[in-house]
Amino acid sequence: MRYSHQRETIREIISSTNIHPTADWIFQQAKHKIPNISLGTVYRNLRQLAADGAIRTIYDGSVARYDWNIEPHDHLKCRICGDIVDIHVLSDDIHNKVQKQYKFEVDVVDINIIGTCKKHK
Amino acid sequence: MRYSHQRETIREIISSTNIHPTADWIFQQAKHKIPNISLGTVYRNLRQLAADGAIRTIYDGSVARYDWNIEPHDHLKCRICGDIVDIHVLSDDIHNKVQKQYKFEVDVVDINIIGTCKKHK
DNA sequence: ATAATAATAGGAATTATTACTGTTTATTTT
DNA sequence: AAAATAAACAGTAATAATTCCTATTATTAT
Repeated sequence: MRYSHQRETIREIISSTNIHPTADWIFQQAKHKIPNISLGTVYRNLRQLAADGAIRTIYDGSVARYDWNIEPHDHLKCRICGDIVDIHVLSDDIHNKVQKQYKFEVDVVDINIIGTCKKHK
Repeated sequence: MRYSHQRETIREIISSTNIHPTADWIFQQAKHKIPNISLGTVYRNLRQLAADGAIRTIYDGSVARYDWNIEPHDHLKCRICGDIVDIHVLSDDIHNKVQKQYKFEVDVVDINIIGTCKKHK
């Protein structure tokens, strides 16, 4: 993969936040640094970075979000404020259990927990 | 919610399969029984049935799929054949753990496991 | 420095889904 | 049983997220 200024900028934007941004949010930020960057460029690079394992794609309903954290981890999503927080709930156990019990070769265990965070009491 | 022939047909189609169909698949099937049914009708009724708790909506990447099984359960998705199979991996433990550890009011624990099923060896 | 080609901007196309509108149909009221 | 009410409908237009296309630009190997 050849170097590109656009891709490095996109990578930096993702690395700088914990909000699990959408392609469009990344596009808006990128425009501050590269005013004539195009949305297609953002999508193409997100796809490449994800294929390369540099970032992780997560699906929030029908929108894709992007995460710089490529370590195995899970997500807590608040119904009210929409915030998505990284957590870790020992999915290794699930990984092993499923692998044996269902003879299923596990690649990813994707756990999303939806509810209300402590900010709303 | 007033009775409608279209909605009953849609409900029956979903109940008759384990493939976790998309709206479009349901639409194609429904046309066999009601030739001039419209796609909008399918989507509207799927939304209503889901809101009513009669079916469950699951997100497979960026497409919505529908499941007649409304008991809490998880999904195993095969990368190769695309099949989605219902399983149950004790998400109650996770529910309780997260509720205490993060003071997060849990509604749903959504577990999706992606890999290769035993058909492909 | 030049040639080869990966990446880009800008816009058109595609896909999944929702919204709109005039008509039909199930239910309620007379 | 007929008339009135409003939910649901078919057909179509609109929207949102994402991918594709093409002529141009930028990076890298020679």
